[in-house]
Amino acid sequence: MISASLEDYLEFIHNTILEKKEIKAIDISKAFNISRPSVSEALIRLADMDLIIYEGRKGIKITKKGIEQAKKTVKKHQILSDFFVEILMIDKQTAEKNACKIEHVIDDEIIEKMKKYKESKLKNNEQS
Amino acid sequence: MISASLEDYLEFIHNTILEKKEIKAIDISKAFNISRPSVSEALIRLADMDLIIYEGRKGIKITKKGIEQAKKTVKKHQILSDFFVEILMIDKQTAEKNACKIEHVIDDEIIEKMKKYKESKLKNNEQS
DNA sequence: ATAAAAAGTAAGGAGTACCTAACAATGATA
DNA sequence: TATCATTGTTAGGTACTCCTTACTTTTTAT
Repeated sequence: MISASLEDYLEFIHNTILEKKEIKAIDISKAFNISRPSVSEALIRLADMDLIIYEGRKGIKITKKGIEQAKKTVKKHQILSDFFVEILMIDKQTAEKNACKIEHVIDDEIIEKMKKYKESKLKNNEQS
Repeated sequence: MISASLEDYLEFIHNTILEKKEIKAIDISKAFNISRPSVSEALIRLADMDLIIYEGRKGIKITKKGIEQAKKTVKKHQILSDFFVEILMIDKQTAEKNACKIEHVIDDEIIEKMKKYKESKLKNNEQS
């Protein structure tokens, strides 16, 4: 199993590549406020797990497997955050912060139920 | 901050004392499937944090501070599990398993909203 | 072109949470 | 009472995730 930290980094790598086409180790260092050596280490671990291809200064590429993994996390994050905001009326910031932590431990089953619950709730509101 | 593991052990200590009046290190070892030395170590850390009083074979006592802490966790656990079962229709076992993990990372604010949401939902069902 | 800044790596350290093997103390029992 | 099982501790080890300090490599700017 991938750890919460590594999952966070992978998620960030994925999102950043989508947004800006590329990412460097230093970006992760800045985003998470961790030292450059810690990033190096984390990237080596992600590469060991075949989630990224890391060739030092030559750049960071995300593998197919890494994209799958990252997408799963992003989806969980999104559904959690939306559920908190739209159903529980939590403020956006708190919702995001908590989604970031819960996404690493919650089962897919609950995520799916949250999604369906939200969808049916919104449908009901349209009708009224 | 207390770690998820220590919080689990403290929760178990609290629940067991309520149920059976006393608890021994070996009970924790069996309950969580961790070695006796690991339990020793964890109990020393909990004692360092003034959450328990640990005097080896003389027994484990939970402090006032420890009870507060444990109660908070138990409450979070209960509300999460109930919310999953009653609102999201998750099966009891999955609900419990996930509550065990999420209770360590979720903010009080969301727990309170979950509780209120569930209460108002149940009230509405009574009326209909 | 060279000096300085930026980015990355290597080496070594710390804390947490586990482990096993071996030992000590306590308790039960034959 | 002597022995054996149970419980707990000590010592030493692993893996993870972070750190700092001190390098090297690359890029940038003068």
